[in-house]
Amino acid sequence: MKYKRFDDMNCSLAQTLDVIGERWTLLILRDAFLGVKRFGHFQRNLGIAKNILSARLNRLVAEGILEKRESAEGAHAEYLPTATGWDLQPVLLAMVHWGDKHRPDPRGDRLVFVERKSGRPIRPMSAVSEDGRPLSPAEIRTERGPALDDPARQRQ
Amino acid sequence: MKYKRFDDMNCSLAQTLDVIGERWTLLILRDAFLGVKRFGHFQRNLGIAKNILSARLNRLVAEGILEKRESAEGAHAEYLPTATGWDLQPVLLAMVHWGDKHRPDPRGDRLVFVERKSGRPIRPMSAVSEDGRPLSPAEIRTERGPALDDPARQRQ
DNA sequence: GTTTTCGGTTGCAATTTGCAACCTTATGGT
DNA sequence: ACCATAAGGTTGCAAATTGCAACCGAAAAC
Repeated sequence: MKYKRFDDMNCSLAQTLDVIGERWTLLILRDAFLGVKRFGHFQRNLGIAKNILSARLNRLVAEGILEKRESAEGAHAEYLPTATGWDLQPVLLAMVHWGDKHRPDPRGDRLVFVERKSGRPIRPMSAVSEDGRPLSPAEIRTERGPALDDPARQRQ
Repeated sequence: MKYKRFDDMNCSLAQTLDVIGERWTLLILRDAFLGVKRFGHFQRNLGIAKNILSARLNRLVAEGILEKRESAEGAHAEYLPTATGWDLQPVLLAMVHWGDKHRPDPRGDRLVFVERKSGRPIRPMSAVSEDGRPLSPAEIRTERGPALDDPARQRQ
């Protein structure tokens, strides 16, 4: 009896959760986005056990989210986000924004994301219409896509 | 020895993960967004064990993400997303988009999100500049916010 | 009046997590 | 050369979580 896998659910959310839903994975990815590259730095930053960190890094490499390579000096390995990994940035931004809003620190935001060129803060994450207007949850409708039209798999 | 909590990390991502990072939680929330309200419907939709579902629903209610109330007929309880819960929609949308892109179904997207008014698909989730331009990960810089200026807590 | 459904709770086994100890390969100091 | 230390892990074991199945009380169906 293994833990139930999510990736056979024919649901994009379940696919994603299957890859990044394990404990610690997103915190590791956050540090990678902030420039942390080495095993020991992840470990001390996060206070994670080494065997767990090892397992998570290997999984992230296997899933194509981090790339493992020898450092310039050749002494140690480095873990760097791939393009696929960077595509998860919106997930992290959305979670950080929720945490800032609903579980705030009294002293203010903990991390601020700014546009590199202008130095000005980005907008809070939100759905955006085709022509660029922010959309509230109530303005969005969910439809079944082509991959769900198999009646044998209908939900509800 | 309990599992290590994330919420003492002074990090908004950790705060959010502490609330919605447990197994099954986001899948339950997805179903709630799609209109599932009742215990048994969540259970059959997801194939989740009833004790786990019970624990997750109670936690989501305690955290203010779902609201539990008696149904109109009074017979059974209903779980409905609160405003705080709906604020997590961008997290789910971002994860669904990543799954669609990187773990696709050969037949196409599984769920499509459209603007209710126009019926047209929304943009993929992405960071957006102050004046509404989509920003790639490379165009974003992360700065320490006011809540991190305590030197005793510096990272790296 | 008996059965079925709903919404759970309880008990137990399998799996995952966390901690500490250990290991191997550099590197540093003397 | 010799010993100590650090980096980057792996291994073993105890504790926590998850999953499954059985059970339970109340209400609805038959």
